[in-house]
Amino acid sequence: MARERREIRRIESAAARQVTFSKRRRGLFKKAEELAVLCDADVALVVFSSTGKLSQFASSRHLLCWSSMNEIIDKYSTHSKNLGKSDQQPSIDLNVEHNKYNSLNEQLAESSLRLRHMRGEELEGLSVGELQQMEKNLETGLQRVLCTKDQQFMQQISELQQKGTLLAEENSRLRSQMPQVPKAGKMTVVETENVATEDVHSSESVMTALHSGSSHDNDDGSDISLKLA
Amino acid sequence: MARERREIRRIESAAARQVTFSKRRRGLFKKAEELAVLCDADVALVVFSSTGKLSQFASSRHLLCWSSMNEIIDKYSTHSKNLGKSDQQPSIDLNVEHNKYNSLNEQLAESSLRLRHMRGEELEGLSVGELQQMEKNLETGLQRVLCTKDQQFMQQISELQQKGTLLAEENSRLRSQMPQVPKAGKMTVVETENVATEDVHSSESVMTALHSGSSHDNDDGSDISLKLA
DNA sequence: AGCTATTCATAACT
DNA sequence: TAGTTATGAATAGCT
Repeated sequence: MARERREIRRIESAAARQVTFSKRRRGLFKKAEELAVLCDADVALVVFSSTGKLSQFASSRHLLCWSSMNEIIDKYSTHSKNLGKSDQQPSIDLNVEHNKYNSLNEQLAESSLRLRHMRGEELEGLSVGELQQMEKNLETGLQRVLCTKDQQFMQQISELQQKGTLLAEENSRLRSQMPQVPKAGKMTVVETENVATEDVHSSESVMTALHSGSSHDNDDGSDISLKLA
Repeated sequence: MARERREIRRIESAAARQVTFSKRRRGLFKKAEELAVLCDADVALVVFSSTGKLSQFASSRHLLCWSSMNEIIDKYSTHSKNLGKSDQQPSIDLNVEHNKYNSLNEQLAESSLRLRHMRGEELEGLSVGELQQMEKNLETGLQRVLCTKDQQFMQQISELQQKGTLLAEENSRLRSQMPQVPKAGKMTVVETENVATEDVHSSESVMTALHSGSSHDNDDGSDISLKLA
């Protein structure tokens, strides 16, 4: 709806999310009120921001929002109850809980079925259209997973490069303080510096180079490591 | 917001009100969902039309709307209570139910989180190892879905070919009983027979050929069709 | 229900 | 945080 279309996905930046939240919440409330007025409808709207802050709207015949809100919620509760059972009332609250419980069971069953479908199980009953949708979802998911994995790899490599640079500097300093170090020591320093400055083509090369170029892996207080299991 | 601006006042015509209600309600729900997704907010929306019909929306980490709705309303009630009244005393039975409910809720939360992960969402906190596992699962799932889809395609094609053969035979029989049929009829038979015997390269060609080769689509009792939507 | 001419909401900018 | 604007969406009045 603006300079560019925005995909409807969680906004990662907290700041941008907050800005969008304010703007869209205002728009949503406006639309809710317009619907209520134009169509003479009862509308109740409750919004909790991601930071837990509450906003609410209720179409009000009354003067106070919360009064209408409670009224509409009561109406909603009554409506929900009437759908499930006959008008006994041993404990209305218990019935509500029971409905919730059964519904949760159904949701859990559905959710795990979907998961199994995503894992390629129990596909027999699905239509071609459903299969095509699944294919699309799986491809999207796979792409996103690959993308995230690459980012993490690159971040870890970057951290390792930084660590390598620090170690190389420390190594250099130590060597300058110990004039009796034999000539073989120079090779390791050169290798380490290469890793820290040249472009990286595979994580294995970084790990190998770092490992051979440093004897301080465990005593420098750093907790950076590659866990690939 | 269209051909002409409409003043925000109650629409007098019941018919027009109903139409506008349907259109705007859809828009409002869409906006509500977008706000929930984009800004990671909890949104609950209850609408009663002027005829008393209920519609509802609740942003759902879960799969069914009304559970989230109750959850958000509970949250709202709690929020309200903290401002005004002291806590009511729930019965012990309610507490027992509540525990079950919470347990199921946790399972459901976990299940739907996994589902979102499979869809490539909320991957930020995952380790490289977890991402690699997901990648493997997604690739496996995708392969299985593709395999199942191909099987279904082939089955449908096979059924269509069988049907085509039967229709060609019937066509042949009918033609032999009607010596006055002009020569143009021969083409359709030839086309149909080709479909039934040669390798198939696209489903469209099958459908087109069958359709042009048969005038019995609706009176042979078969319910085979390609649904690709 | 579907179709446009319009108005409205808002994403990316300051 | 608030204001501006180019652009995508929603929708009022029709059919």
